[in-house]
Amino acid sequence: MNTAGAHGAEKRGRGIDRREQILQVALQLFAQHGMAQVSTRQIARAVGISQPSLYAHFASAHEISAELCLRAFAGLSAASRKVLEAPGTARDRFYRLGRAYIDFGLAHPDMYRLAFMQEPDETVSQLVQQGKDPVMAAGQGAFDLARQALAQMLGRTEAEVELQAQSIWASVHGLTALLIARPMFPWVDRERLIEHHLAAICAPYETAAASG
Amino acid sequence: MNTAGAHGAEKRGRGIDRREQILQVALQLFAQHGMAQVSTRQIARAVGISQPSLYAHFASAHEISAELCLRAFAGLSAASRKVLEAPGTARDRFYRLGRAYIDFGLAHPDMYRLAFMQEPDETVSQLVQQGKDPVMAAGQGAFDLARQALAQMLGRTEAEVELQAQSIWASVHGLTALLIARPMFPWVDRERLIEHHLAAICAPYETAAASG
DNA sequence: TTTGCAACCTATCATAGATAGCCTATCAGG
DNA sequence: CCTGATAGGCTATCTATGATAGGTTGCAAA
Repeated sequence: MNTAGAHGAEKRGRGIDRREQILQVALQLFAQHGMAQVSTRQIARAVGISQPSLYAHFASAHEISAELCLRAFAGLSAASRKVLEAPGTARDRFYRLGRAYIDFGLAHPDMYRLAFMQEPDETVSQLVQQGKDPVMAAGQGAFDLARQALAQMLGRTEAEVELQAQSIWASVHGLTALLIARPMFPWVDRERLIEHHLAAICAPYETAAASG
Repeated sequence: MNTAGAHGAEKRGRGIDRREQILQVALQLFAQHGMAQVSTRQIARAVGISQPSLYAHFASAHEISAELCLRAFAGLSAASRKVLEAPGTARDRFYRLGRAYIDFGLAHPDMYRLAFMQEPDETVSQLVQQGKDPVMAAGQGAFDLARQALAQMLGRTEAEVELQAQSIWASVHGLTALLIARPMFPWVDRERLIEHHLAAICAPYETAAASG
């Protein structure tokens, strides 16, 4: 399973990557009950160690979530790059990028929430300002990819691209966030809504090359 | 100030509307330190009573936030109605409605967060399903107003209106929510961003009457 | 006066994340 | 084969949270 430090010994946790095990267990518990409902004691019990022992592997409860969040967003980045390198018109690639973004948010609601919906003060405080928080880095990275894609598609001045990129990001985020935060709202068919939303966002760029 | 039970006596809190006083104090503390950072003990201390005494006036800590949220959204509804009744083209009224919505969110970030960004499970659970939660009612009410405005502007089939209303709401929410959740992000000039965002949303409807 | 009750109190609970200090199995060096 | 260092773990405990239990006070109406 793990290629790291498996030297054969197993007693007392040696040989198994405890940190990795904790992350896996936490991920499963988060998916099952929702991140906010899972306590460090639950995680520790599921792992089979005491609650304070978690702090030998992580500096804080938040660090566990942050690490998982970072990994999840790495997956989004990989998927995004694949989309951007795939064949198709610039508009289609951009459309699929938006689609991948929304799908990611809906597939990892807790991670998306942590990255873009929670106030940084709740989770970290100094780290954010220092730019050292992995969650922030993950979120920023995801946006940067989208901005690059838009820049390629438009080829306009930097300032204009930044403005439009932020506006488009807001629109895509809006649907993702609302579907996550208000799943019980009487939404129209989700698939139709997403398709319409992305189409509306892409609409101004259907003939972008000609109009600009 | 209050028309309720002010009989003249003041000792032991009689004569002053404690519930109202708690709400005012809580509102100020929320504005000062952020809702998540304010505890029931802080509120009680600021009011001058013990922490358990709060429960004589509110069933839970959430009820305090919910009441304040309800009042804030009542303000949004009033402002929205004013916009809708004001003169101007349908497009302009719709634009100003979006503007009022965003401005409201930025002016009352905690209330907006409570209504649209927090997961209902965190705050209430059964209440939501029963439709009795004032926060949910407030949020729903705000959206309903916008939907009506769009219906007036478009005059299309109900299903189409619902689809477009939800998509537009998502876009407007997206910018509001991101500006609230990530104030430190390197945004372009906020005013320019909001104007551009609303313009982009309204763009398809500039010649709506002709194209439909 | 006496009764009733609303408002308030202190004491306490359960749970959260987090820290302190001790114990022990393993491993490296003599 | 012993010995010391240490990584990993433990129990006990701390502070803070929202919330409950049950007693006390003082006004007001009967």
